[in-house]
Amino acid sequence: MKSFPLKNNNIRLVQSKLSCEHCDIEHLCISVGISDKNSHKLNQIVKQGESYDTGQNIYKRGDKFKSLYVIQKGIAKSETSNIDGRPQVTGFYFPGDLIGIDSISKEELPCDLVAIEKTWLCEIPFNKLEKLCSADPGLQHELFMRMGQRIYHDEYRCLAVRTEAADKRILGFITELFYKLEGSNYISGNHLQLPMIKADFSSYLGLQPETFSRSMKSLQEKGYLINTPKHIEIMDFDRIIEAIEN
Amino acid sequence: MKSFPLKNNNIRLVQSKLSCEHCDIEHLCISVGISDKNSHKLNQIVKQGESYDTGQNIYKRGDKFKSLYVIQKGIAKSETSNIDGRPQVTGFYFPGDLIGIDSISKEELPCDLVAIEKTWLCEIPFNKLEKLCSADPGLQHELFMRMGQRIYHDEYRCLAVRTEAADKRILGFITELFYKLEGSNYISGNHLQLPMIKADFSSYLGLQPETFSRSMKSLQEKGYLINTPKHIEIMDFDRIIEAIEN
DNA sequence: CGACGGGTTGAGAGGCTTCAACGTACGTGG
DNA sequence: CCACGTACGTTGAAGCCTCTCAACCCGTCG
Repeated sequence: MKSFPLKNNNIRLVQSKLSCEHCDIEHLCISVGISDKNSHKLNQIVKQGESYDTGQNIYKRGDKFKSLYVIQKGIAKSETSNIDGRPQVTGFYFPGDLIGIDSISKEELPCDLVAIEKTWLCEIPFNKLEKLCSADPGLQHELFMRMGQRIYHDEYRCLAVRTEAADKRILGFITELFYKLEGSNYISGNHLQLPMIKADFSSYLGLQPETFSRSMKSLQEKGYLINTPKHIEIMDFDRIIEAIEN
Repeated sequence: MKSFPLKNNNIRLVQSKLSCEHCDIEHLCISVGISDKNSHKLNQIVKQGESYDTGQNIYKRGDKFKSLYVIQKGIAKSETSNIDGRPQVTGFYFPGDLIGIDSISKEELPCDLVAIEKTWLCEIPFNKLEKLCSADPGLQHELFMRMGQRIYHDEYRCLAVRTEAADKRILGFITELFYKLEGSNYISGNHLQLPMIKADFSSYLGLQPETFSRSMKSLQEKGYLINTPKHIEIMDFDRIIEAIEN
């Protein structure tokens, strides 16, 4: 947990139905790489500002893969099931995150995507995006970077999940959330408003809800944080970083 | 373990220092996507047939990221260490596999790459590859597909490692090896010659060598396979698939 | 109020890890 | 050719962490 590959800054509110040129998360979106002259072309192929309510499926496993998505506002989770058929959260997506790059080599989407609060997102048809990438080296570069970050992040997480104990996984993910949500209204000072329910939080870390609950209690007793139903307050970041690394 | 995203076929021996147009693993390489007229351009930017002995480092963590690699012949592993500093195998690479895509968003390489037998590989400078991708939609598409496959594969593996018991992880990975090495001289019938030592095999699956050893013994007693120091013989594929899924 | 979903707590079981010792294969050097 | 060292793998015993199952709590909402 030494680095946080997907660090985001200054996530702000957005109005829906904005063009790419005027979108508030512009600096987080894949459009950061694009040349000015191609920016309007991206705008043409993107379907902006579709909104989904809490709990609503954005897509379901088995649906045909056609598009990538970028979250403008809101938060989503991806969910699949393990071999036994029990549901497992495989990822969380925040404003600016690129969704669907795990699926671009597949005919059918391998997981469900669910809005965990009111969420707006842009849909980018992948075949059109590929064509635009061919015409715009900056956009192509941005996409390669995003995919590279994701691969690194996934492998890093895989390593953590298979080698670190529950406490370290939890502290590591909380720290990652603080980085990712820095500047958003989920964070104020050392105070994090949890966007997901704790069952999803624990599932993502490969833990049972009971184990998660007990670990949080233990972390609170050790003075690392204060755990309330919908918030986490960090008592001492330095001690947490130290605990993760030792 | 229902699907094996990186299934390879017909891995054959290659002579080193072959041009891309005549390389024996051509059908496994990223060059499958490229147009005929650009094939020689790829050949120009690729440094072919560098060879490494067993145990030799191809690169080390901390080295500057510059290139992707494709294995022509041989097998390599990537290795890093977890937070405690204990070494962990993060991946195995076989002929045709694209190495380094986890690092393209990073200045420094995050892991070591080690040849686990005499290995030949091609080096592809990434900045030149990006330029060629801009000029060749087929090559760009192939790279997107490869990266997408990798993301899917990593997430799938992450899910398996965090939710499946040792036996299932082992059976799943053995099955994956049979698919990946199909047609190579590592496989004859139900007989797999293990390319990696068992310590690396178990590390990759997030298991201790002792746990791995005991699981293999148990799997042998149950009649799934026969475990010898350097080989694994499968007794009944159908029963194994069934065991993985139940 | 009662139902429901989410979260917590307790007890017990089980799987994996840890540590230590032992086996075995292989290569090197005498 | 054998002795020895080293690396890899196996076995045993003990402990711990996480899971499982069950019960209970609590806030929300119809």
